[in-house]
Amino acid sequence: MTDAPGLRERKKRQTRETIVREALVLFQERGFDGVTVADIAAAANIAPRTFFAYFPTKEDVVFADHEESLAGLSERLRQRPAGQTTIDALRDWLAEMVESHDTTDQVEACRKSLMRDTPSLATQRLAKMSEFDLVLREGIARDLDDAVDALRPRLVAAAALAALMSLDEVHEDQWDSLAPGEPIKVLDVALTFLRGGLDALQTPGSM
Amino acid sequence: MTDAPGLRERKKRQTRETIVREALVLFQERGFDGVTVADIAAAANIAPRTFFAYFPTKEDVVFADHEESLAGLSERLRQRPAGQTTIDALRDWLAEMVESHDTTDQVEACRKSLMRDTPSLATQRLAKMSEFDLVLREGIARDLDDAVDALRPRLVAAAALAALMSLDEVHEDQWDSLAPGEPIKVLDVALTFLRGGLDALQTPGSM
DNA sequence: CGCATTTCTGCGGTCAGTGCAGGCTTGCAG
DNA sequence: CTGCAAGCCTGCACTGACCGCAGAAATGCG
Repeated sequence: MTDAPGLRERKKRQTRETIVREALVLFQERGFDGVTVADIAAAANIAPRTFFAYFPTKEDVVFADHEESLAGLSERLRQRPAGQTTIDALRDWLAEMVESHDTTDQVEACRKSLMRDTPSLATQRLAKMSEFDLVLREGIARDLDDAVDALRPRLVAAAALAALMSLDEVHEDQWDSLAPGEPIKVLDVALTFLRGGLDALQTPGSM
Repeated sequence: MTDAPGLRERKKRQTRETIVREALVLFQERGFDGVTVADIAAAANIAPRTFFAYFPTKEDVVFADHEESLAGLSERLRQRPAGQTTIDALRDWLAEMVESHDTTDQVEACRKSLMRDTPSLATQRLAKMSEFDLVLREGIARDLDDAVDALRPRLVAAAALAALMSLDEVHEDQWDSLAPGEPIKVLDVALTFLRGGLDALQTPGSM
């Protein structure tokens, strides 16, 4: 697929990673607002102006992996087996995410602590999440044979996303003590909720 | 209750309203990004510096009524009749909102059009909505006798909020052609969904 | 090696947002 | 109606994010 990365692209990717790494270190030391773009640039050995060739805003550094993550889910939804629901595909995807949750762990924890005391980051997170919402809604709408703007896809996607965010907000301390399959159970509870809700909608008469 | 507003407060409220009015006019003319705080200040006959005594950010002008609106819902939830659910209280509150939906109509339409082509405003909206989410979750958690962080309140609040936002995003054209009780029906569908979902959770064994 | 393409960098500029200090208005007490 | 205290408005100076542009530098390729 991505054969022969080429020197140029390799360097670019490396620079990007350096920016993220150095930035997160600085953020943890002095807080998000205590670090300027100039500081990050200095730490990553690039010109301040160059920073903006890699990230549109300072906030985006914190969510550097979001685009890739979203693309991954999107791909997964597009290429899902014939009989599989969007929600089921989401479940599989999440399971994989949880599996490979070792190296990201530090970054994840850092992200969380930053969001706790930096409102603009919490807001940014919501914006990123809403992109997941859209992707999910599109899939769900197809599943239910509804319009993307319709109420049912909105309800289902919102609840699914709430489960995702719930997982995201589990306190770090708790993470380690969770059983291997535990995180998925959260989604499964949400799944049950969704199915129950949809059933109720298809069976009118309960008020 | 609020007897004797006092000259000072009256003036302040008036200034605030002037800022909002003039700002929205300018935004519609030249777009959100085409208007500077200095422009707004000039139009409202205040010093640029003074603008920030009224609104923390330029974005907040667009959501000037949010705080009041949130406080209204919050109050409503706190003072709801003994047997009433949080969701039911939300329903009542929404019904009232829809009733008095005449003067706000223009502002609402303006807000929507601005959010359509200004990403930062759409993001800001999400942030504001998340405050509603929190208030709802708190109420729902009490209803269900769950923790605020628990999954069920999250699921229910998220779905309720999705219904709210769905209402919010109905195209303007459609608004006028809606039957009087129509908007509430959206919430009622969501309500049915919620109840179905909760029932499913309380009756384990499906899936 | 030499050329085309892409990337990096510095410069200058715009604008949001903030702390501070001084001037003006309002509320209130005498 | 007068003076004083509290709160509001304003200008100033400043920080820092972000952008357009044009030239320098690196890279890919023939």
